[in-house]
Amino acid sequence: MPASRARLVDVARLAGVSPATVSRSLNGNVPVNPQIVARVHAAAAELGYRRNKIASALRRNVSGLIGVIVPDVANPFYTEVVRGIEDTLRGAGYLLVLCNSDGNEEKQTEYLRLLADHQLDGVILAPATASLQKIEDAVGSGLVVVLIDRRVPGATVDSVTITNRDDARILTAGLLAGSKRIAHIGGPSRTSTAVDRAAGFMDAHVSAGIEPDPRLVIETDYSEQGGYEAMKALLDLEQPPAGVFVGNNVMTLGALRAIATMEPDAAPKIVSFDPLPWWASSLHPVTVGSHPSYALGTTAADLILLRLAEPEREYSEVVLTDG
Amino acid sequence: MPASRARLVDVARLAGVSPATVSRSLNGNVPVNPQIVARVHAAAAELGYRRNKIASALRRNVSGLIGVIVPDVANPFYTEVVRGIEDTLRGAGYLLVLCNSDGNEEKQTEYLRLLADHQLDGVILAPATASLQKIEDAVGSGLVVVLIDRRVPGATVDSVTITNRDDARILTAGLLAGSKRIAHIGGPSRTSTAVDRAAGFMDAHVSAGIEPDPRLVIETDYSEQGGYEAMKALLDLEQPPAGVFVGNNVMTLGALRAIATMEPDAAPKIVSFDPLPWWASSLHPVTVGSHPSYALGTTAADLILLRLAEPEREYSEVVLTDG
DNA sequence: TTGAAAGCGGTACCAA
DNA sequence: TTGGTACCGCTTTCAA
Repeated sequence: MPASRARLVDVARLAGVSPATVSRSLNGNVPVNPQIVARVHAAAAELGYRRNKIASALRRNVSGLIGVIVPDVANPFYTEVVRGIEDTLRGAGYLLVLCNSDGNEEKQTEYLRLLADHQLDGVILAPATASLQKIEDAVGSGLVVVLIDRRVPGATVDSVTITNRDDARILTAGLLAGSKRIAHIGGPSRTSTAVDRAAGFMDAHVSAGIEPDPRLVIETDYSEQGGYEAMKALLDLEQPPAGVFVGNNVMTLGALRAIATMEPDAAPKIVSFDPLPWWASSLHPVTVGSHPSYALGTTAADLILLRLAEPEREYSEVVLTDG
Repeated sequence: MPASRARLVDVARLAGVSPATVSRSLNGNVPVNPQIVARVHAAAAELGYRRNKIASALRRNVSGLIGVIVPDVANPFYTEVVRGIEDTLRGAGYLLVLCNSDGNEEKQTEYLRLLADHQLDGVILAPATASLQKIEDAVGSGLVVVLIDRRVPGATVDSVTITNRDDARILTAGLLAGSKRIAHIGGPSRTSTAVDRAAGFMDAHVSAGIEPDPRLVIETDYSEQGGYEAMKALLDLEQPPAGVFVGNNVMTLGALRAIATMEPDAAPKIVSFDPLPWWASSLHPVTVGSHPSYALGTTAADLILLRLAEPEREYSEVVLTDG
């Protein structure tokens, strides 16, 4: 095959048909004589023809590109989100354009403009701020927008978020199904996430008709050391818990360290809220029930693909519970 | 400003000049009467005009898009690389298209094709295999290729790698400065990285005039469990090492688990090759040899921008030492 | 079902 | 310096 440049007309010439027919044969959306289709495909193969998507994009006004703007892809939460998006988009033949905003609205705005200039089909945005105006500008510039992680009140766009309280409840309920003595290692109560997750922990107990043992509920900070010490304290109880719902990933690593030398069967089951990093712990498998970051990505990607396929559909606000 | 669609001709009409003049005024690469330039800019601003980069790309054959193919962006090493690339490209006005190959050559090939179809200007590739053919196909399809992390012998492209052997030597030398009993937990010898790092470990001993104790050199796989067991074995020696050079980040996490319950002062010092994730271990501080992943990204991005600006320049093989 | 031809929105050559 | 216009490569009417 020649180095690079076979165009549609070259295929047409070789196949002895018009460019229009080649286009139709290759796209397969319009009836074409099967024999001609075969001839066109043969010619295309012979020339190593590949469609120029830029030309196609200009004509059809569909670029096949979807942008993703997150604060920082180096934050493992967003890393997972991005990975989920990428996997889904790849399956649909779309390419992902990655942008880091650093939580900076200027950068975000700049990127939204640039993405629109490139005629991206859409953008999955973890908004830097709750500014409705920015979202509307983006939509006005022709981008299909799907919001993730945070919702922006009033925006008429699709969104995917996560339920802290409900997820915590479900995770806890999973542990309660195995034992009544379930503990919670939670983050600082000045954060809404910690409060919501602790509330979910309580909800599960109420639903199950179980009175939680206050000694099993430990508030600490969102640190590795905090998780470690909390777990140690739980293990030192005369009656240690059978399972522990740990409020975030960092604390989970500390909790894992605390049980590292225990027999896996003897150690409490651990359920972690946030996703653990890719390498995960092997000795004590952790149920990473929730905070479905990967699923957040795949769901957002699914939503944007749906809307591109059907622009007039109802806007949906998906709230993910567990992964 | 109108919702979205102002085109070049609209600006031309409003400014009372030809489309060609508008293009020239906006691009500023050809002399244009300053008064006209001002009028054009005013008209463009009034209409909220933004250049359609797809149309521009078709005509100029420059897309403003650069691809990045890594095995997995969720691996913190590549996460950092990608972040470095993105920061650099953004400064140059380029957009980054992110692709995960999962170390799978099929996926890599598929992506390379897709990127060429989209007329990307170039691709920064962490090759899944050392196949020269694949690289040449990519170059043949019009992509400017910059290799990272691994080199592919014989490929006439720019590349950025890291000094495995030298870095390992330096890291080990740091430990040897404190004690003569230094161990190495290395990866499988079928990988070039493991071989190079083990060689660097030896180099440091030779330089220091120290005969390494063979029992202190353990080959395992690049896994958490492997690192854990190797460290356990080292601790069980009648004379455990004072320091350990661990060959990658995953094994380091296993090694950390093995010493988790030890007093920090009693445990061997650990030096890790790859970067550890953001939350890192707190009890046993790890010296992380500065495997400059972020710099790897920025350097690769710089190289590709240089080549796009000057296609005929000499090919460079950059080898980064530390960050 | 197939072909001719008019764009999509800029860019750049050629002439003035 | 500026304008007219062909053209980048593909898609999609419109006619045949």
